[in-house]
Amino acid sequence: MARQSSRTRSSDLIDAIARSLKRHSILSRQDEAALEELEPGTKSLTRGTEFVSQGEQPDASVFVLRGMVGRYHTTQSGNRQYLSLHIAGDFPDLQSLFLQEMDHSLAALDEGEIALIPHEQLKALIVKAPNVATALWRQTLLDAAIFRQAITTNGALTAVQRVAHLFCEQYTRARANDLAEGDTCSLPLSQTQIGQMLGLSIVTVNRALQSLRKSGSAELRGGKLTVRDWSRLQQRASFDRCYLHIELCAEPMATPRGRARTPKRS
Amino acid sequence: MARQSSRTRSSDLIDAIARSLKRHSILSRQDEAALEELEPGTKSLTRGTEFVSQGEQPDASVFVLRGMVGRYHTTQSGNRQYLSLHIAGDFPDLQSLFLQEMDHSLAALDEGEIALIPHEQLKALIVKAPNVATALWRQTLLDAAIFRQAITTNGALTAVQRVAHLFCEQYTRARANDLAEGDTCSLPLSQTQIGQMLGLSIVTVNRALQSLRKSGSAELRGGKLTVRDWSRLQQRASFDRCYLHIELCAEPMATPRGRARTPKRS
DNA sequence: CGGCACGTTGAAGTGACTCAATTCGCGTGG
DNA sequence: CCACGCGAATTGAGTCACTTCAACGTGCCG
Repeated sequence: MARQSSRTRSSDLIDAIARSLKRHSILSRQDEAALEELEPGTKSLTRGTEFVSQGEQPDASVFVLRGMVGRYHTTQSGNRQYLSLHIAGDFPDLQSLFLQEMDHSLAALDEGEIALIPHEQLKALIVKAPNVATALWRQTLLDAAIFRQAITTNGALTAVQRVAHLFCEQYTRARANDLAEGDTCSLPLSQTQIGQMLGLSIVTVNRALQSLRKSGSAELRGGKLTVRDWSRLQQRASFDRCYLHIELCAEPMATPRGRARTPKRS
Repeated sequence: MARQSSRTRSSDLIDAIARSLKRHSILSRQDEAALEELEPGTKSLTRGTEFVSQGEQPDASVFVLRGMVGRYHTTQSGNRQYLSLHIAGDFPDLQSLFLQEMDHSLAALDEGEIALIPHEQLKALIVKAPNVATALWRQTLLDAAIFRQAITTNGALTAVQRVAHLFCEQYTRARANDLAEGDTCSLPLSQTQIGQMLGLSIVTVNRALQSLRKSGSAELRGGKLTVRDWSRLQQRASFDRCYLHIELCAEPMATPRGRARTPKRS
């Protein structure tokens, strides 16, 4: 948990955090000043590293700087069920700020880097900067909306639909976080992991991927997702991005309504 | 949205809200005083009434006083996917405080009554009483933990396990909210609705219920769930209540650690 | 008494699972 | 440079849990 002291490096990091919050919330100059006082540590992760475990009581929350992070339950039979994926700009673990014990684990799905923000600093920040507090709260609500969608996806869609839906969600989120390159974004999951995410066997995942590839909708190769035909993909998935609440969600106390950001599609 | 003016009635209502928050969070005398200033409206609901709809932008949040409330997505094909169930003492809709547009709907599953707390009052309260703010935030995090578990339940369990798990969760939550009577609690769902909750057909639900009934684990009759053999039920469900975080979760700024409440089992 | 919603049952169909073998991609060491 | 090993992807075949379809039973209310 090496604390990062380099002046420039640390302010880059805080910029990244501020930018992330400003995607959905409006921060005042005072809020941004309060953010400056954070002193997050950073940590590099290799693919597969579990850095928060079910049952633990972390004393810091995580912000993803680079790479992809997965949350998962470990079932009594030892199987893994992925719950959500997180990319650079996400806070995958704000819940540990207010719930003592982790009910799931977090691991890097890729080589990456995270920032660790001590809970005491976050709690101080929340008192000092109420707009940051609501922005972080909102962040946890956005996560919850994604969880709810996963319930529906896993409960009501066929195998191909589920895979297509996962692709739509990841690609849309990547674009919203400025991480997509044209029709491509990073998705470093094995077919086994996709299965553990969607409640499918590896064989079924494989056939679903082939179906999407052969129909020219999208393909996954070498950890990169390429969207070949967005509207077809979206259609096969019954994807409706409203649950992602990508538009600016809310204003601070008494401020003119924000312009809705509508990121262009491929 | 009739505002409730009767003095005594209104203070009962605020007591209920305070009691609910104090199940997991510690409130100071000032916090409780701030709560007193809420002026919630109340609303009676008949079975089936949808009172918040997907796409709306509510200006009040809901607190359940009596009865059961269900959240659900309506899929593009018109099907319903239930996401969570809420009982007296729950806040099923805090997310609308910070996310403009509803991505799901809420309906009464039973005859019941709700309180409606205007968002402006909640936002004022949050500024004035920081412990209430974190308590409400924590409440939304508890909801999210239940959503996550639903992903795993629907993704990794068989039909009988899913129904058993639903029973375990509802019974445990009912006990935690002082709503169980011995080995019985209210669960006013039709078999169709259970199917829409767990991603199963009505036929499969029916057979799963029979299996649980015949093995003497639990039975559902006339909207009442009766647990016949808790340890067997729990076992069939692979239920582990840790995700419900029923123990007191956290203290206000610098206060001795709370005693963990461990509700006895049947 | 009739209608209706809900629950129950049987039987046939199917999407996804398991099992098992083969292939591919790629790094490693001889 | 090639043989080898290993994890991941692919393919085929048989099985099973759950679905769909369809009929019938039951309790309640007008």
